[in-house]
Amino acid sequence: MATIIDLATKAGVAPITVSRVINNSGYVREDVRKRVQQAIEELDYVPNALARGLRSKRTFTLSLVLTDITNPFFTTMARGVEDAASANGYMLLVCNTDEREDKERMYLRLLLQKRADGILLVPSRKRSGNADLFRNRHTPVVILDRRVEGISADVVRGDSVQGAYQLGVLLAGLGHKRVAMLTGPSGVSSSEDREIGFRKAMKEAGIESTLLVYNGNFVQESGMEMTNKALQASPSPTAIFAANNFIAIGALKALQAKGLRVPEDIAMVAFDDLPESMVTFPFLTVAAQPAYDIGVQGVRLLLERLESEEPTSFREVILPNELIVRKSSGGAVKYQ
Amino acid sequence: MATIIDLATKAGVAPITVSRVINNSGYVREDVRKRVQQAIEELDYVPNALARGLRSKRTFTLSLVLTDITNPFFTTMARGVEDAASANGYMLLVCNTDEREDKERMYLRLLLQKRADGILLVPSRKRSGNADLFRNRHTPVVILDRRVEGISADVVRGDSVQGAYQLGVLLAGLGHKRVAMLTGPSGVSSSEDREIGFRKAMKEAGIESTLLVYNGNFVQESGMEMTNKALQASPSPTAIFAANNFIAIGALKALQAKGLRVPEDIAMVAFDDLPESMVTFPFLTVAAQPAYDIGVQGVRLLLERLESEEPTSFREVILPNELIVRKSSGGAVKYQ
DNA sequence: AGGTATTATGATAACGTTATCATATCAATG
DNA sequence: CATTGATATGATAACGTTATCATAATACCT
Repeated sequence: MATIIDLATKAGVAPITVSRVINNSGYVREDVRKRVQQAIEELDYVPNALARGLRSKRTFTLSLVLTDITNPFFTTMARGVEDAASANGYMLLVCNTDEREDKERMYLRLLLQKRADGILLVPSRKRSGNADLFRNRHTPVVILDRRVEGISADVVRGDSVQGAYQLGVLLAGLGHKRVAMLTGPSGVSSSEDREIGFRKAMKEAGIESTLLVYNGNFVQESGMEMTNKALQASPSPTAIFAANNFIAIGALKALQAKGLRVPEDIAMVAFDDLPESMVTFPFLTVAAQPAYDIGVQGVRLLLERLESEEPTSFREVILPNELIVRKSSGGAVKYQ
Repeated sequence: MATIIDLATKAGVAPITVSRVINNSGYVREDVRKRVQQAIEELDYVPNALARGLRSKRTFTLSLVLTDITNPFFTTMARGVEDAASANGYMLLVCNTDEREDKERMYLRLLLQKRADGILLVPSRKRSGNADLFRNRHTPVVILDRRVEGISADVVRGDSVQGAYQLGVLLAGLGHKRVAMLTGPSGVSSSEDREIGFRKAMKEAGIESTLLVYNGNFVQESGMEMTNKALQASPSPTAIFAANNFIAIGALKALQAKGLRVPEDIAMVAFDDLPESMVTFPFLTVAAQPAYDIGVQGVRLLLERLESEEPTSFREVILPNELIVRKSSGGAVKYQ
């Protein structure tokens, strides 16, 4: 493969002059630039980003570490990250941790090796056991979607407390007295924040004492299990709050299996919307997070930190959710 | 940041010996290995993958160029790619082309610069205008999901002809005589193959003459538009074949807007299934592609090519689809 | 004309690692 | 004991680029 030296020979200049043409930096006379550019064409030259990165200490690569790209929320977020990165000339490395701290650690190590200019991380745990990896290193990190302890970084996330609170207020306003809350994993901030927000709404409505709480995970099976448990309670709940999209879908499946209709027999609200393009008949009342925008803002913060040499203080961007009321929350509860 | 030379100094050996310890290559005495490893720990050493790649000509990075990661089919495929890559010690660069050849070209150029060891490509067009990028270069390419002309590469894809054919046979067997086919973009092999397969089934059933064909794109809006046009035909079709998941969802929405029920008023079959975890009530009769496996097999072929030095002949892996019959295709047609 | 700033180009070294070749030690073999 | 093969370590150069410093040529000013 042709190198900058081949070009230099061909164009009759020094390698550094070729470098100037490629990078559009420094002074180059017009006719020299033409000659070099012609050499580039003729030799079908492709710059070696490894050598560039090694010398210049910039790789123009960002990396995204998330739990699972097949979760539509993260898919959309990832697309936002990729678009924003690409628009600024950066490429994107993507890694799935499956909420496992060991996988997260493995990936973060590799990313440090690759000298990615920055890392966008959806941390697997609130108390990260991997915070040490970033100490004494200058790779900036932006935390997405969740809070985390111990890592000095900018944060971009949706307002889980507020979103869950709104859903709780909605249910209370409809007259529900016995509500079941299906949570995600403890130790994950988004899950805990949703619990906090929803609980607050229940408390304000004076129905916290009858709140049924089930702890699970952000997956469908967990949603089914928690729902089946909730239905065994007596008296059984008249409404369900699911802490994310997968739990919600699991819950709906469990309800259907039992022959229960939503919202006629039991109402339902959930966190996370599904993309419009993926759903035939939008049905769930949800707190929709601005997934795409979380990704875009994350890249913005990261690049700003990369540009400015002086260490600016860390920022926390909390984006509001959108309450979308659809069929699943039903009308006012008539019987009690 | 500590380098291999710092480690060497600390451990009292030559840099190359440190390299041997890190790469677990060559001979190193046990006590020396220990000393080096201790130095690694103490200095919190992270190898520089740029320098490694520059010298060794291997980056342990693969790249995935697809049209849009927010399409669940590609999301699943991407996950398959990432898992397989990761299992073999490779990281993954991901790029979205939005079916645009110019974006595709821009990304492929960048990937060549980054010296990714291999590229997995979902080509935007059947006749690729970017084939020239790979000539005289040794970066191996695997084409996923589609056929493409001009690029010498392994191919992994689902059997679009067969899948569409099966769906056509199904509809014909149910007694439909007037069927509408909503296709994807012309010039994209998966779309064209589906048209071929479906047409074949129509022909064999002797109902090709009444087949209504609408050409569109793999997006929801296109599905809605084509459906609205199809409904204006007289007599109107009794069944619809949608060439992908987004078209299908658009079609369902258009039908719903017109107050038509599926399958009672009109039957429907489609290509691509939606992940079980994302759908509350699976309803569409589909030809489901093994998306995850397409990704895994793609990486397998790519790595095999990387391992073997001799140029082996290119392979085409065509994975079968699964016909999943659900409600939307309805029972036998009673009226005509 | 002399001095200063701007434009233009290059020489050299360095980024951090590993490929290649060379050499030294040691144990085993007949 | 000389020979061989395995074990162990290192010196040197190279991968392809750019940071840094130096120098030359030209334009601009008084």
